[in-house]
Amino acid sequence: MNTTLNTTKAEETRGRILSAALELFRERGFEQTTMREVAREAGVALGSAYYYFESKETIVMAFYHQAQDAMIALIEEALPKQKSLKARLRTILDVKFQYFEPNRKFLGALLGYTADPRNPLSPFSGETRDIRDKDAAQFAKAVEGSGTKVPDDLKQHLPNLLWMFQMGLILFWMYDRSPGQKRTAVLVDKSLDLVVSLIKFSGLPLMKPVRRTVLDVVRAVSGD
Amino acid sequence: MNTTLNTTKAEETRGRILSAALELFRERGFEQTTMREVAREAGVALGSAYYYFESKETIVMAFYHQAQDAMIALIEEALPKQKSLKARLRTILDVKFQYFEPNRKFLGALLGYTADPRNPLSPFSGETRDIRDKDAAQFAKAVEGSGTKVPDDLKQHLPNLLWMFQMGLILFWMYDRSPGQKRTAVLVDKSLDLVVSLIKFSGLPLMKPVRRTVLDVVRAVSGD
DNA sequence: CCGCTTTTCTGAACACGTTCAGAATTCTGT
DNA sequence: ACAGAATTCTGAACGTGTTCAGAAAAGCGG
Repeated sequence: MNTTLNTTKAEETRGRILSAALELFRERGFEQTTMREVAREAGVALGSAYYYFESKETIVMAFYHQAQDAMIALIEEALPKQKSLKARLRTILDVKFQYFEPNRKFLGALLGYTADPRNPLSPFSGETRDIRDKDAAQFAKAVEGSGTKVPDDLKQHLPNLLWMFQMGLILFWMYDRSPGQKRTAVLVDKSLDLVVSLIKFSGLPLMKPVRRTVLDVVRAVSGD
Repeated sequence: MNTTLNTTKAEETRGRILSAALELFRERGFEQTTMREVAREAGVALGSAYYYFESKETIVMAFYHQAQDAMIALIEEALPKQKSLKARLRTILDVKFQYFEPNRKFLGALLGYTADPRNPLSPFSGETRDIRDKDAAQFAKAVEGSGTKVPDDLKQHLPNLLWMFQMGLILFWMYDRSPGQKRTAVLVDKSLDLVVSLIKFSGLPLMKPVRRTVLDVVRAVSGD
C-alpha cells in the first residue's frame, strides 16, 4: 500500500506490539503493565505477543538495543565538539540521561533486575554483553580523543571501569527522588572531578604500586 | 507437653513454616520453591503460611534477622583475638562467608532483589535499615579496636563505606562459580590490602583534597 | 485456480503468589 | 460449664506470565 521498506505484515505486527508495550511501560511502569493489556492495545490476541516476543523481558531487550543505537549516534555527533576529558565524559553521560529521562518510571521498574547477572535484563548478563562492549568502546573513544596520558597497564581496563562508573551513576539517578534529579546532577559533577583526577594522578611514578593493587582487584573481578 | 519456653502453639506453627521454607529455599533456591510446597512440608494449609508470613519475601526477612543475630555473636567472640586492622576486617568477612556458605544457592536467588531499594529484600531498602546499621556498627568496632588513626571527617562515613565494600564482596561471592569460590578468596585478599592502604594513606596531609572530594561524593550519595 | 506447506494468530489452560470469607479451635470472663 | 470473643486455620478463587494445540491466513509449485 504505502512505501514501506522491508516492513512485511509480520514486521508491522511486531512493531505494533513493541510500541504498545513501550508506551504502556512508560505510562505505568514495567510490572504494572500486563501482557494482556499489551496485546489488547496492539490489537492482537495474547498468544501473538508471545509469538513475536519470547517473554515480557524480551520486549525490554528490544528497547535496550533501540536505545543504544540512538544514543551512539547522538554521542558520535556531540563528542568531537569537546576537547577536555571531563567535558567528553560528561557529553556521554548527558546523552544518556537525556535519552533515558522519558523512560525513568519504566527503567526504574527494571532496577530490580540489575544486580543478578543471570537475569537477561541485567546489564551484567551474557545477553547484554554486546550492549556493554559497545558502550565501553564509547568511553575508550572519549579518553583517546582527549589526549590524556594513560599508563599502559591501566589503558586496557579503563573503558570498563568508566562503564562501571556510568552504571553507578545511572543506578543512582534511577532512584534519585529529588526534584529534577538535582542530587544526581551534583553527584555527576563531583564524581567526574574525582574520576578525572584519579586518571590524571594515576600516571605519576609514585602511583605505580597503588595502580598495581587496583588492577589486581580489577583482574580478580573480571576473571583473572 | 515438653518444656517449651515461650513456644505457644502458634509460635511452634510459625517455626515449622519458617524452617520448612528455609530448608526448601536452601535445597532448590528461592524462586523454585512454591508456597504450596512450603505449606505442605510444614503440614499446614496454604492460607496458614500467609497467616504467619505476609509474603514469601517476609520469610526471607526472618532469615536475615536470624542470620544477623547469629553472626554478630560469632564476630564479637572472634574480634578481640585480632589486633591489626586487616585481620580484624578479615575476621568479619570470614564469619559472613562461613555462615552464608550453606545458603549460597538460596542467597544467590535473591541477587535479583539487591539493586532495587524499593524492594524490601534489598540490602538498601528501608526494611533492612536496622540490619544495615547494626552491620556498619561492627565495622566501626573493627576499626576502633585496631588503633588505626582515622581523620575526623572520614571517621563518620568509614563504617558505611566498609559496609558497602562488604556488600560488593558478598555480591561477587554470590556469583563466583570458581571451585570453592577461590576467586572470591583472591579478591578478598587483594581488596583488603587496598582498603587498608587507603585508610592508612588517607591520614597523610597530602591527601586532604582527595579525601574532601571522595567525601563530597559520599555525601551526595547518602543524601546531602 | 488448487492442494500443500509455512507463517501467523488464537484463546483456553497451567502454575504461581496472594487474598479472603468463613470454618475450626482456643481463650476468657462469669 | 458455658457463651461469646479472639485466634488460628482452611481452601476456593483471582490475576499474573507463559504454554500449546490447533485454527486462520499467506505463500507457493503445478
